[in-house]
Amino acid sequence: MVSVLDAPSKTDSTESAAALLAWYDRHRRILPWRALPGETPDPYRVWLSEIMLQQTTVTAVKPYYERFLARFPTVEALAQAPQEAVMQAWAGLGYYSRARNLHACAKMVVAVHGGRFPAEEKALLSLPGIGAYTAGAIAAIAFGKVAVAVDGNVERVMSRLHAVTEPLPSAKPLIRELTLAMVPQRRPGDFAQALMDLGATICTPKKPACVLCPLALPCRARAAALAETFPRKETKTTGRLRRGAAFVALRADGRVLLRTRPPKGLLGGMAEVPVSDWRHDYAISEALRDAPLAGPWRRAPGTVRHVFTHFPLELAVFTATFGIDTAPPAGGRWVPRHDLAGEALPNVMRKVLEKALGG
DNA sequence: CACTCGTGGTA
DNA sequence: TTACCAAGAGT
Repeated sequence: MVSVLDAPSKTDSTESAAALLAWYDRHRRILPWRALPGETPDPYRVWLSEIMLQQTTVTAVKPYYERFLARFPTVEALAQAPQEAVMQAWAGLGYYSRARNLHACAKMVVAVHGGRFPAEEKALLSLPGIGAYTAGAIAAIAFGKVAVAVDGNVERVMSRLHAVTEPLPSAKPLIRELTLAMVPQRRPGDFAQALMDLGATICTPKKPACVLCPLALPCRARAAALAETFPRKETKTTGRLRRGAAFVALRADGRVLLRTRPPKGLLGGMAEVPVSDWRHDYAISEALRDAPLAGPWRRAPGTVRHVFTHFPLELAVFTATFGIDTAPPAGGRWVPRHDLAGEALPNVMRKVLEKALGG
């Protein structure tokens, strides 16, 4: 193994974990989904927050979490809700397969587990939307199991603590082992959250506050003055620009033509205005052949730009007005402008509607 | 295992 | 502006 200069001793791990927990007791973040000291964590809330927090910032999650919990207070309430209501509550948060899997998971917890989340990592892993990280997080935080939850924060903290030179993602198994070796028997849930808080507030990607770090002494990256250079990563490629056309059909009675995207894939199950294919060689000059209805289409000035994880997108927006007796094309529906806020519209579609209708 | 899957914030 | 990043999972 190229990665570790030398192995940590059991004593080092124990002392580091104790130092981290002592720091956590003083500096832990207060978060809506986090139980206060002495409180019993609610597995439903822990699970919901962990799903929302996947690749999503705490700031972005907070308002969604509060609204979602108010609307679906229990796993039973969520399981009984219509899919459309769940997607609507998630709209704008991104990664919509999470919402579909969340709903499926709630139904499974009710149907298979009697409405109680299983406490074992293995059983949690078998539920939709719960992978290695989330299974470990729920087992440790909600049920006090000795388990690790290795997310981006933990990868950063552990790769620095041990100066892991092997790049991610190939270093994942090693980092998982290093973390597991450090988990204390006593407070595994607090330990998991402490690692994440440390990564989020002290051991940050840029300019880590090593002076304030409870693990500064044993940290090998800091000893070499190389903390900022960890974790090492394989260079990634950015996708090519794709172009396409979006068609905002407005009916004289103030309704807008919407449709629902296929259940899987990009923006799966979300609402949209009719759009063309999105390709790097899309010819906007011939966009009208992709229009959902024949009509007096006019192109709005400029374009709508949006960046997905793996490609940037540039949409030409076309608008046209139709008579009040115009029937929707197959798969389409006329939605009153006033009701657009209640639709499961991803942000790229809100941008399109903003340009076409001016808010 | 490489790719797919959103969005908003920051340097 | 570009690039990177944020409590990853499914395929």
